[in-house]
Amino acid sequence: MKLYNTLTHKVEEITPLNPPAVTVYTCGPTVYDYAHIGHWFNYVRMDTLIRALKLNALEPKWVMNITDVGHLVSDADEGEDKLEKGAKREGKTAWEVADFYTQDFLDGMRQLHILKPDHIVKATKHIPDQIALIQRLEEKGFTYIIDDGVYYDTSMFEGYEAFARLDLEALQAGARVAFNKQKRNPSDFALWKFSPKDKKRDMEWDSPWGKGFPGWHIECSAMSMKYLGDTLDIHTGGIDHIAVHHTNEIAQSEAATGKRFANTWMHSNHVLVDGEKISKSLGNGIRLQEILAMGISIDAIRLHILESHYRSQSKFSMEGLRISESTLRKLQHNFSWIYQYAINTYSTKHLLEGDLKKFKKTISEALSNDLNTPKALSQLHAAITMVTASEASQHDIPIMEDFAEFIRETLGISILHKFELSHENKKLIAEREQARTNKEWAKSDELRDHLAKQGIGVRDTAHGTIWFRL
RNA sequence: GGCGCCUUGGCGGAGUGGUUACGCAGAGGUCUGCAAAACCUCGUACACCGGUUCAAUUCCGGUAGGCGCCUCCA
Repeated sequence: MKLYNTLTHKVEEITPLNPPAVTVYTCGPTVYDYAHIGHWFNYVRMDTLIRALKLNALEPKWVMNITDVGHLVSDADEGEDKLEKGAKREGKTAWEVADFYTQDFLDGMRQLHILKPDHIVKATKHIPDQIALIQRLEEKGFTYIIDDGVYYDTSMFEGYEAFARLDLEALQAGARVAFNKQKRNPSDFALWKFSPKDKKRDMEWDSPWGKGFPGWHIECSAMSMKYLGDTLDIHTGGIDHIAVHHTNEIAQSEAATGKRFANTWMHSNHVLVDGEKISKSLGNGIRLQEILAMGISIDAIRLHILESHYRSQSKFSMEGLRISESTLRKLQHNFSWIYQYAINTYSTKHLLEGDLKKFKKTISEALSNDLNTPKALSQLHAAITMVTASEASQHDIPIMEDFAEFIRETLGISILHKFELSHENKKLIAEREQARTNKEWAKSDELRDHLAKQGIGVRDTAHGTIWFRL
C-alpha cells in the first residue's frame, strides 16, 4: 500500500508501527455550519483510504475529531470562536449550534456510506486531555502567557517551518493581518484562550491558567495521542491545513513527547467550483441534501468523487455530477442485465472466474498505489464491458456476486441490483412475449413502457427476453 | 510579496522516456419488427520556447496562464 507523504513529498510504502494495525487520524469538521460538497469530497476520499488499507489486509484504527469549540475565525488567534459566532447568528447557544451541525455531518457520513470511524471524538469532551497536554508543554518551557491566553513559542521548536517548508520571515513580511504585538513570534499560536473578563461564554472551562477554552490546534494532538498513541501511522486532512494547523500539531505533539507525531501525512486537495475554491465567503458550497433533492443518487456522488484523484484540484459542477449519474446507471444496468441474463442461461462453461479475478487484482493495485481511483474506475469499466460482452451463464452467478461485493467494499458503490420479480410483472413480461410472437408490436411496446415505469427493463436477445432492474 | 501546485483531445480525467488510459458527448456500422441495450470502428490530445536523448506529452531550464496557502476554509 503506497501513499503520497506530505512529509517527504514522495509516494511511499505504508509501514505501520504495529501491523496489521494501522492508526489513522482524520481532521474532521468544525461544526458551525452545514457541510458542503467540498467537505464530502474530503471524507469520501478518507473513506477510500480506509477501504484501501483493509484491502491490503491491514486493520485500520480510525479516529476522527469533531471541532465543537475553539476554532477561531482566524488562525492568527484573533477574532471570535466560530461556534460562538454561529450561535450569535442563529440565536442559539454554542452548544446547540454544535449539536445541530454535528448531527448534520454524521447524517451525511451515513448517507454517503462512509465507513464509521472507530472513534468520533469531540473537542468539548476532551478538555482535561487538552489541559494536561498544555501542562506538559508548560513544564518543558514551550509556553508563555500573555493577556488573552497561553501561547506556544514556535521558536522553541526546532524545524517548526520544515513540514510546510515555510519561510517565516517572508510570511511575516507579506502577511495581510496584523499580528498580536504581545506574541514573541508571529507564528506562535494559542493553546488556551482566556474568556473575556466582562462576559460569560457559552463554552468555557476552568484551567490552571484561568477560565477559558482550548485553542484549535491542541485538540487534535491531545485526542489523537489519547486514542492512537504518541506516533500515528497516518494523519489526514485538507490541504489547507498543512501550513498552520498541521504544522502546529507537529510542534505541540513532538515537543511534548519527543517522538515523531505522524509517519505519513495525507492531504486531500480542494474542489473547485467555477474555477474557484469552495468557501463561505464565496457562498459556492452546495450541500448534500441539495444535491440529493436534484435526483442525484448517493452512488453517483461517490462515483463522481472517485473520478478524480485526491491530490488533484478537482472540478465540481452539477453537469459533471449528472454525467456521473448516467455513467453509474449504465454500469448498474449492464451488470444487472448480464446477471439476469446469466441466471436464464445454461452452459457448462465457466467463463468469468479468471477474468474477474484479474480485474479485482488490477483494481486493488490501482487503489493501493496512492489511491488511484480514476484508474480503478477505468478497470471497473473494462470489467463490466468484458462481462456484458461475454456469454455468462448460471455458473458465473457466484463469481458475479462476488465481484459486485468486492466493488461495494472497495469503492462503496453498488453495481448489482438484485430483486425478485412480482407475479404481476412476470405476467406482464409473458404477455409481452406473447404479443411479440403474435407480432402485436403496439401492444408489446406498451407493455415495455409499462414495465419501465416500474423499474423493469427488458432486452430481447437470442435467448429470449431478459428482464433486469433499471 | 513569500511558498507550493497545476496546464492532457468537445467536456471530465489517469498515465508513461518509444506501445489503446478510461468515462461522457459525437460520427459510422452490426444486431433488432421497432426501440433500447450491447458489440465493432473512428477523432492522429498532451500550453509555449529552448535543452538533454537514438527517441519527450513524460526529464531539465525558461515563458505565459491558472489555482491554492500565508484571512475565512476540507
